[in-house]
Amino acid sequence: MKRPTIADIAKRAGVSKGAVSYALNGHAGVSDSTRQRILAIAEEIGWSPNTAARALSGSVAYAVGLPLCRPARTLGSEPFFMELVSGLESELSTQSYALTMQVVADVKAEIALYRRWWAERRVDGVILVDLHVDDPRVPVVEELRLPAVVVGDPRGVGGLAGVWSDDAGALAETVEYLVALGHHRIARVTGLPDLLHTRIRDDAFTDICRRRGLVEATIHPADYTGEESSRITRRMLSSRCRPTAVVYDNDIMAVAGLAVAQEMGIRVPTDLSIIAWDDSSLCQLVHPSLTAVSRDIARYGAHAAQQLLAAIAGHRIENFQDVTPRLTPRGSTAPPHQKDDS
Amino acid sequence: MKRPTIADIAKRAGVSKGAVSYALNGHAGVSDSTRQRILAIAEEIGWSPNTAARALSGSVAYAVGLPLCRPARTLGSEPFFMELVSGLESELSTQSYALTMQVVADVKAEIALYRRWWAERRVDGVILVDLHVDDPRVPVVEELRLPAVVVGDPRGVGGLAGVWSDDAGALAETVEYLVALGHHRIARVTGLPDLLHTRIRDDAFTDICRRRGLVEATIHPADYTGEESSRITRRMLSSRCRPTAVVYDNDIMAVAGLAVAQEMGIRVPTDLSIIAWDDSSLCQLVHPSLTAVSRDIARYGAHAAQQLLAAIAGHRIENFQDVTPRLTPRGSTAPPHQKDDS
DNA sequence: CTGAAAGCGCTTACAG
DNA sequence: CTGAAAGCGCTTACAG
Repeated sequence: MKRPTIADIAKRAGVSKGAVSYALNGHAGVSDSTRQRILAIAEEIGWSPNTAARALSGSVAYAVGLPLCRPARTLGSEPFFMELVSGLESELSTQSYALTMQVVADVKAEIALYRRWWAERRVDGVILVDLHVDDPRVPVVEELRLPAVVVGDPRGVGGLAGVWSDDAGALAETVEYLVALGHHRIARVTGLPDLLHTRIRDDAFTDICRRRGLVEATIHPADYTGEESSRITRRMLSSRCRPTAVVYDNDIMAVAGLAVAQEMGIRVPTDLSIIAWDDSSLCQLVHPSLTAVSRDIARYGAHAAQQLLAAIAGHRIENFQDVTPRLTPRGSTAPPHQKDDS
Repeated sequence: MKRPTIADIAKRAGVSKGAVSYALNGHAGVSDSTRQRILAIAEEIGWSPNTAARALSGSVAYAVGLPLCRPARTLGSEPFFMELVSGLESELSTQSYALTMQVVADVKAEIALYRRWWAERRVDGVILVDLHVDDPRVPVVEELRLPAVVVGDPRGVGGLAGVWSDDAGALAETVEYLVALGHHRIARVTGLPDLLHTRIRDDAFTDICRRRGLVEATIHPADYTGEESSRITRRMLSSRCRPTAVVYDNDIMAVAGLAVAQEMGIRVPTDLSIIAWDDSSLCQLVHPSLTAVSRDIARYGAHAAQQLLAAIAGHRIENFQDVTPRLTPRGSTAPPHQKDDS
């Protein structure tokens, strides 16, 4: 039951272990015929590299780390992470890199995790998500000189490289669309306010609303959960001068908002238009189906992995802009029923 | 920038590397005072073990593997995996075990992955999910003598240990509840028919329906997606003698079914009762909120991790039955509006 | 182009 | 209770 090692191959082939290593790794130093013979033997006896030995001598872990800084329930209901993971994985597996995930309680624990991973040589690089404004993780990762890619906007990534998309542009397009439909009273229900991308979308929203003269536009900070969205939507729709369109920062909140509207007898889209950010299959399951800002998260993941592998290989990497999220109109948006009197 | 090793500690403490190793691992072989001194020095110079070195000499990888055998979109929309991952992680991290995930295309690829992981000594054990009837993965993992825990029913786990819950009992309870409400025409829309737990729930459904004399009960094979559920539900609700209650095998399908009913002008719960299996936050977001069969998936994960760590430590492990999923009645179930004429 | 050897940082029998 | 040494399976200068 003992696994074959390069020593076994060397013995069989009648060469040194070094030669086997060179042959197996495609390095110069062995003749073509020897290389072929070695490869054939390795294949035949079912050899595969012992990762630990490789890691110990080559100081490469062949693994990449992704900390998960959210509670179990949120992780489960947010399609984001799993789609990101699939995308990361699709690239990493082509190079036999493993993806190591670990749940952490907060940013402090996440920082400790980076230090530990680095100290243990557990990972060759890391993926950072959910960047905060002035995120303390960035300087730590830089200081450790740990190869890293941020899935997020270049603003705030410091010296690290970000894989990002133009959220601001997508949000502007969304508001323009609502304006074109005739909406003036537009509300935005946000994700966690501390997150950098929330800030960026807030700014974009404020900016476009000012440019279009939408003086009644409002921003409502929330936290991605359906509960909070329900609460906020209920209050919003109960107000004297309720919005005719709401843009939610994820699909869960949009679905919750839709449910509140239905519960209050407010017709969607006749009385209220709803738009979701992130277009999981959920958006097409509810009735009416939700107009959504779509993006290919798995693809972000794939790009992030490519960048990270390049960084690990010693290349300098730059920010990478992925395609801009695009608006996918469905049944939840329409011109407002009553003319705005603003 | 070089990381401290046990050799550094040994030099500082004036002892051998062996002594340091014993002290650090809590083994006998060093005096208490020496141990304290060594621990203090390790702490002071910020030592942490090099995982690769540990793995190479101790032949322990300090990692556990979880293959993901579903496409990206499904992974994203199914809360199951992420909740399972959080649960696994919560236990693994207490023992500094990492969780390694890899996406695979099919069962064949998954089997190859087990062989590779084992050959590379990448993981010390694995978690199997989504067991099929006569699952070919089981004999392979057994043959490799790879410590493993199946998240699933003991039937079909062969010599492996399963962490499971009484799905059959939960399903029977669900049907009994519907019968008590006065339903006779009950339909079940299933997950993938090849999965073992689908089969088990099917059998339980058939059994309880026969015992209760529900001759018009029907089973409709589906695949967990909203699309398929919509199609099936639409056909079902268009039939002459449509069911008055439908039990779906996950929450996504239940939400899709609800949307179809609404689109067809069929009132829920007045004209149709709907029950979801698995109770993610989704069930409380839609209107009406969905009656659901709830279970704590993160907890399954935690238990599975505990079992697996025990197996890795060399203990014999047995099947572990977790709490039975429980019915959580909400707004989507009620007595049928019209008396059944059956 | 090839071989012999040192070394990566640990663990663990084996002597004292 | 403690120390010196071998070994885990690779990679990589360094000589030939």
